[in-house]
Amino acid sequence: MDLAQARAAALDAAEELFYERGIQAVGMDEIRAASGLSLKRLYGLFPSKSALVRACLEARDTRWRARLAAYVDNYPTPRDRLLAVYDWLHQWFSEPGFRGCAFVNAFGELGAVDPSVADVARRHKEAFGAYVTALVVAAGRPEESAAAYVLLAEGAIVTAAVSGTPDPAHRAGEAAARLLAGVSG
Amino acid sequence: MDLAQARAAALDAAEELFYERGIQAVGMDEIRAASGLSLKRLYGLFPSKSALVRACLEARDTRWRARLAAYVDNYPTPRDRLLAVYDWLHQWFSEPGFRGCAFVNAFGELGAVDPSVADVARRHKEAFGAYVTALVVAAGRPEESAAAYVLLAEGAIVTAAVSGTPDPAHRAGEAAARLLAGVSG
DNA sequence: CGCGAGTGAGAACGCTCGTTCTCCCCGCGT
DNA sequence: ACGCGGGGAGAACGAGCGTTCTCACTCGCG
Repeated sequence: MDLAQARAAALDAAEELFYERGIQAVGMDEIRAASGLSLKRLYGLFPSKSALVRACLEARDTRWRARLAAYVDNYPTPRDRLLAVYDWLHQWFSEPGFRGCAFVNAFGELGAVDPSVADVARRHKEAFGAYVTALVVAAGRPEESAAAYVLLAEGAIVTAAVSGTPDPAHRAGEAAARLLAGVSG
Repeated sequence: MDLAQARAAALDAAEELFYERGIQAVGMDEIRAASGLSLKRLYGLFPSKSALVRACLEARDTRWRARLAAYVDNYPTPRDRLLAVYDWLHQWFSEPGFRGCAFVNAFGELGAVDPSVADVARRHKEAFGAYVTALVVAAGRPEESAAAYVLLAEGAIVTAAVSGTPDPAHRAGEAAARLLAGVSG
């Protein structure tokens, strides 16, 4: 098994376990078992668990945002593209094993103790915010109003995770539509 | 030192440490040192760390919601009372050591592994949601629109924590005001 | 004054974890 | 055929955890 394959196996196994059960709750030995790699190889690829965690989060960031963008790109009009974000969230929330935002979870668990984890989480949220802001501007709305759409999405993620239902995505989408239309409710 | 005093000391010390550094990152011995109690006394008050965690979260829930309600009660009109929520959030975010919602953090860290923690978090969010919903209804808005105000608040909490600035509270408050007014932006 | 119940300090225990080390085997070059 | 370097399996190590135990002490009561 070559280097890139091994790296991918390690990241896939670790990411899934970390997300499913929390980072501190899964040991390196379990990642070894799930990835099919030896402990020695694992430590050859990543010098420490902390480095592996960082790499997992970075991989997840690019994959997550690519999936969102791919979904949004199916919609032609700027308005629909912005609202499609909330549809995609609903799809995400409905996936089995959904357990909230991995970055928020990692931040809560390790942010105080490992600043590099807090950094990755902050960068992910900045990137998501910038993406939504671009959609808002493309829809002809002022950039200053973009925060509202971001906050609705973030609130939906947290609420869906804790409550265990995908419904907040629709509530957020409705609120976003009301804001876009400028109609009271 | 009597029982109630000891219980309060334990809860105060544990809550602060758990919030500041994460739950798994602080050991029982550190709680013993910070509370001034002996390990034996600590285990006499709470049968396990998990029970102490639960008790901390429950104490925090009532205190947190009481602080919010006390602030909101300074405002006379229903509209101002609803918007006061976001002012209070800004105050909270500005406190030194603010590190997001303790319940979300605990959910991310332990929710998958300790269902009782997930339950406490869910109940806290339900109670907060019910409170905001009551404010929305009192302001003469339809109950179905309440989710938007809750999601804005939840999004502000997460975003303020990860970004490290209290600003999202104002952005959420502005969006809430726009929704209330029904004016586009 | 004497005694026993309860307390505090902290050692002890059993376990788990991250990380490293040992040992063995396999495949390759000559 | 034969050594040898690298990789796999897993033992080993040191630290830290939650929890319990020991033991000396104190304080209230007869």
